[in-house]
Formats: sequence, C-alpha cells, structure tokens
Amino acid sequence: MTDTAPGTANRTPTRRYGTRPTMKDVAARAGVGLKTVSRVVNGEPGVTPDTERRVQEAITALGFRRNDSARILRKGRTASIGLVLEDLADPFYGPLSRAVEEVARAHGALLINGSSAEDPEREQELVLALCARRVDGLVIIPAGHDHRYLAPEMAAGIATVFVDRPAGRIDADAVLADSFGGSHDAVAHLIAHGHRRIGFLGDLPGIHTAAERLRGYHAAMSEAGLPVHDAWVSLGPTDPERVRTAATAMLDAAEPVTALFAGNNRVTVTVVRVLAERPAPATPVALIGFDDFELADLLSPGITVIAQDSAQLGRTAADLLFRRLDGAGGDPRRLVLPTRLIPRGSGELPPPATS
Amino acid sequence: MTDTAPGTANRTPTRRYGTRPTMKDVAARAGVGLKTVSRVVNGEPGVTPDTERRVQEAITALGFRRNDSARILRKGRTASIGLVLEDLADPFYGPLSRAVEEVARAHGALLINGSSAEDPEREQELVLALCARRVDGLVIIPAGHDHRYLAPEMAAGIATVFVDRPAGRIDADAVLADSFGGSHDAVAHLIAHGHRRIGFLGDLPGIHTAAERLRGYHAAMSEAGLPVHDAWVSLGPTDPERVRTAATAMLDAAEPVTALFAGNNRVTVTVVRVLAERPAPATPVALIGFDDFELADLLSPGITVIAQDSAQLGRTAADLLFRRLDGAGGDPRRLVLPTRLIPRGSGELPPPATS
DNA sequence: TAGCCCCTGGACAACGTTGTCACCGCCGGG
DNA sequence: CCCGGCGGTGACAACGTTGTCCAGGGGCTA
Repeated sequence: MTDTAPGTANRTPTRRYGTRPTMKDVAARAGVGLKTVSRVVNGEPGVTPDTERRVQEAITALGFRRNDSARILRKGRTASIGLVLEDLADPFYGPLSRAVEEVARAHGALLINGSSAEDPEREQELVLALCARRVDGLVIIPAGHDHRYLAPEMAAGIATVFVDRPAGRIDADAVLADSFGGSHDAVAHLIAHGHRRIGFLGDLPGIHTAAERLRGYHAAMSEAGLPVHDAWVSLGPTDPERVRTAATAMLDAAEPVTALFAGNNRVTVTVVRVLAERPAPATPVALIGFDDFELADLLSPGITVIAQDSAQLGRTAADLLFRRLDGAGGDPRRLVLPTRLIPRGSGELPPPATS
Repeated sequence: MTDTAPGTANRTPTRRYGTRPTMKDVAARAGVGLKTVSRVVNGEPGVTPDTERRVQEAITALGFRRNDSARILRKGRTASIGLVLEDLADPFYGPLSRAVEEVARAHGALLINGSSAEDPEREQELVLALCARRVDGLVIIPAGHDHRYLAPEMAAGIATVFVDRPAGRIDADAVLADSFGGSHDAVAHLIAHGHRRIGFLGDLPGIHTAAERLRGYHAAMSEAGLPVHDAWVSLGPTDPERVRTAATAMLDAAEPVTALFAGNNRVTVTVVRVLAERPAPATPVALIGFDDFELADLLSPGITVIAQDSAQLGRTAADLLFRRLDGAGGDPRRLVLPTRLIPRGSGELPPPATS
C-alpha cells in the first residue's frame, strides 16, 4: 500500500492504475490453478470444457492479456526481428520494409525498425539495442563499414542478413542488387546511343553500392575505349545543393557532357529538376537514373532507369533470415539480384550532331 | 548436456550455442556480486573504479549484453511504442513513420510497427499483439471503425493516439489533417477558375478522410450554388483499374466534367496517367489532388495539390503520446492540422470556352 | 580510543510466464 | 477388492534483471 499514489487509492480499490491483472488473478477469480490458466491462454490440451469456460469468463471479466515480456523471458524467443535501414521516409526503403514485414508476419514475428540516417554510430547503437531486446534476427542495411561489433551477437545466435550493401569486416549473409551490372548496362546503353562524354553523379564513395556503380561506369567506358575525364565524375552527399552544383558544372564545362548517369533515385530527381530549369538546349541531355521511381514514365521525356526491386530485395533477405532461424546452416551466402533497364526516352536521346 | 547439438559440443565447451552469459556469469568471472554487475551495467554510482574495471573486463571477455526482456519484465516499462498504419510502402506513410521514430528516439524508445493493409481485423490483431508486448504507447492510423477492444488496454495505462483518422466508438486522442477544409479549398479553387462540372474521385466512403473530403466537395459546390450530378462522384477502392474506369466515365459522359478533384495521392497519380493517355483535347482537363507527391511540380502542367504534411502529422501525434506518457492528463484531445493549396498549373486551367 | 557514519558490496525477493513433475480420483482389468 | 494407468489439475522452480535491505570496513570526530 505504501507505494500507491494517494489520489488513486480510492479510485481503483482492487488494483492500481497501470497495473494489469496477471494469470494469478485470473486463476484466483476462476478458482483454478495458475497453470490451468496458462493452458487455456495457450490453447494447450488437457482442460475440461467447463474449466475452460470458467477461465475464459475470468479473463474477459478482468481484461486480462498475457504479458509477452514474461513469456519472452521464459521462452527465450521473442518472435520479433529488427530492421535497420537508412531512412524509412525514402521511397526506396518503404517497399523493402513492407516486404520484410510481410515475411515476418507470415512467420508470426513482429518487426522493430529503426533508421540509421546513414550514421554508423547510430546504426551500431540501434543494432545493439535490438540485440539487447533479443530479437530473433536482424535485417540490416549497413551505414558503417565495420560490423565486428556484431560478431558476439551472431555467435550467440542472432541471425543476421545484410541487404543492399555487404557487411564490413565480418562474414555474413548478404542480399544485394547488381549495382555493377546495372550501372554497366546503363552506361553501355548511353554509349550505344552515340554518347561519348557521359557524366556520373554518385553517392558518397564510401557506400558500397555507390562504389560498385562507379566501377560499372568505368568498366563500360573503358570497354568502349572511351576516356573518362575527372570532371565527369562527381561523388558525394545526395543533397540537392551538391548534386545541382555538380550537374551544372558538368553541363557548363567547355566540353560539356552529353549524357548523365545518376547514381540513385534522389540524385535522379534533382537532375531532372536541374535539366527542367535550364533553358532548353538545341539537343536535350540524355539521362539514365539508377532506381526506378514513381511517375518516371509521365515526365517528358520519360526517364530511363535501371530498376531494382526493393521489395524483392527485402523479401529475399527476410526469407533467408527465417531459413537461418529455422536452422539452415552453411557458410554465409551472398545473393545478387539482377537489375533491369527500362527505356523510357531520356536514355535514348542522341548526342548533338556536332559531337 | 543432452540437448546440446553434437557438432557444437566441442566448439563451445563452456556454454551452448544460443545461450548467452548473464550477469551471474559476469559476476562470477569478475569475482563480485550480482548487483555490482547490475550497477556497472546501468552506470549507477557506488562502485570503486577498480571493481568497475574488473567487471568491464569480464563483460567484454564474455560478450555479455544485458537482456532487456528481463529488464522490461522487472521495470514494467518497455521503452517502446507501437505504430500501426495502413501500408509502410505508401509514400504518405513513410515520412510519418520516420517522424514518429525520431520522436521516439528522442525519448529513448524503440518503434515497433505494422501494416494493417486497411483490414480492421488485421489492425486489431496487430494492436493487441503490441499490447501484449506491453508497449508504452500506441500510434494508430485506424482501419476499422470500432475500437472498443482497446478500452481495457487504455484503462490499463497504454497511451494511445490516433492519427489521420479518429477512433471509432471510443474517446481517444486524435491528430487529423483538415480534410474537409482542404477539400473545400480545392473545389472552391476550381470553381473560382470557372469550372461548373467538377468530378470527385475518392477513396472508400467508410474511411473518415474520404468522407470528410466528400463533404468538403459538396460544401464548396453548394456554396457556389452548383448542382452535383451523381455521375460526378465516385467513391471506392483506390486501385488503378477502378479509378481509371471512373475517371474515363466522367470524362466521356454526354456532359463531361471539366475538372477533377482526386481524393488522395494514389488516385491523383492514376488520374494523371489517364489524362496523359487520352488524345489531347482542345481544352485540357483541370486537376487538383489531395496530398502532395514528389515530382508533382515537374509534370506538365504541374499538378496543383492540397498538401498535408504527413511528417508533421506523425510528429504531432508522437509528441502528444509522450506528453501523455509523461503524465499529462485531461480529456482526449483532437488536433486538426491545416492543409495548404499549392497551385502548380493543373488546378488553374480554365474550362472550355463553350461551357 | 571509542563511537559513528558513509561507502562499497552482496543476499534476496519479485516481476509474470512456462516447463516439469507430482498428485488426485476414477476407470477397467485381474 | 486391489492395482495400474490415465486424464485433469496444481505446486514449484526457473528465465535474467532490478530494488530493497543489510553487513562489514574504514575513516573521521569527540
């Protein structure tokens, strides 16, 4: 009684506000043993219909709901998985997250997710918080490059699958899109349409996908025997200001690029804006973007993209995760999903005739 | 030993795979008491630097990580909140979810979220699962219209805030956008530009926002003394097929509508597609959409929209939730956030001169 | 030097559930 | 009539942590 707030003592004579009935309360009210309540709640066999009815009545009368915290502590499994990604608000990650959730749901698990905001420290903090909660598994879109901090957790049985980018300095399952191949295809496509001076606007070079896409760009250029000017490549944060500046510089150079390859959806959108704002040139600048985005087909011209199915990425990763949780052993696997070039017009524009 | 997998017995002599060290193990290894370990782990005062060092060493040596399940059970607070929305993959909910997450993070809480897929049963299932986990609070974008099932949970202390749509048949906090006002503004805007026959393409009439937007449409029309033909209003699922059919019917009628008001972002996008696919009419059809969406400004014409800030919606709801959790009392509140008309061209198109 | 207090550290119960095991009464068979 | 078995039920420990309480020792003051 001593820790009962004075004001609430009279309002709820039987139990304090915020205190919920437990199985013990239900048992007492139904006049049965604790374990019998447990059996009823979990649908275990071995309870007379009459007893069950009495217990059910007590449950509804008291508004009892099983405390899963205690259940989890006892059983050791939390039936929940963690998802750490860069930014839930990014249209690329929404479908991915939803796909992971659907798979989790099919396995009766809940999804706890957090955004790292591309900050390695925040990623680690989040991941370890999830480990402390003893999630059964983790799906991680890594922001950092060193995941050795995860080794003890994985050794302790927390299944982990990396998505979109591989783990750093540890061996772990990963599900990736074919950034190199997709990028190569895009640049080759532009070259096939006659372009020789192609600019690449990419994400921070430390990000695995950005590096791979740059590699694909270089590979396609060199396969075609084309030189790459330093001024044609710009890597950095994807905020509109930087992209805008970089794109403008490439387009206004003495020998301007005739085509642009944008390294991800945010960059593509900014480039579209930049191109739209410039006075219409005699020959429009060709553009291909990595990642598809809604309405890309409705712009004029439609934006040619390298599409990767982010939902499929998430689904594949979650499937792999649950296979691991179901006991699938073997060495860490790396799955690479293909990308697809969707021509819509902007990537098929020819270079100026003079070029 | 009997339940140790044969292959792992030799690899981990001291403990089975999947079993983690506990504070007891740490205490034993450090040669201190259990509670001392607890003090170190939680940064509580009253431990000599030397003792603390020994404990820290034992912690890293064993790879110990506090089991938050047990902590939660003991403390009664989970430091996590649940978010139930319709579809994480929807660009409207991504920013909302992210905003809720940020607020939660600022309060040291994790976010568990789930998609109801607009299915009341699934919503209830999810919400109750979250209650069983004893989340501290809930942010709900309701799919159903009867939330009496939540009453016992709320009485037991789970703070709950509804977003985007109010709760059904119970009294609860709600944060809404001004659907009626925004809708009214949109239609008035079209009327001001000379339109008399305006079509409304809305979501399922059971959804609160859809009903409110319809109400705003009717209000604006009747204020202007304009009649509303049955054929000008179409409510239903927002899948492209239905919207396409409905829009086409309105546009091909004997007395076709000269302007369309789309009830949400999915509808707007489909309508834009429909209009783009039709042979260009002498006078283009005016269009205003509820919800802003990326690239709306880059289409030609730009799409005039009624913008509601979904991130702000989420932030406001989460703020309110944590104020409740911090003990703020008082009656349930209903906050209504304003919408904003953003003219971009499509809503300013005049009707045909003959009209 | 005696007495007291503070500081550190540990023993123990409790959180609410589930798994194990034992008990009770009743049945059929010997 | 007794015994074995079985279906139904409950007592009890354990999961890993935190809060409460107490003990012991060292330093300080009177």
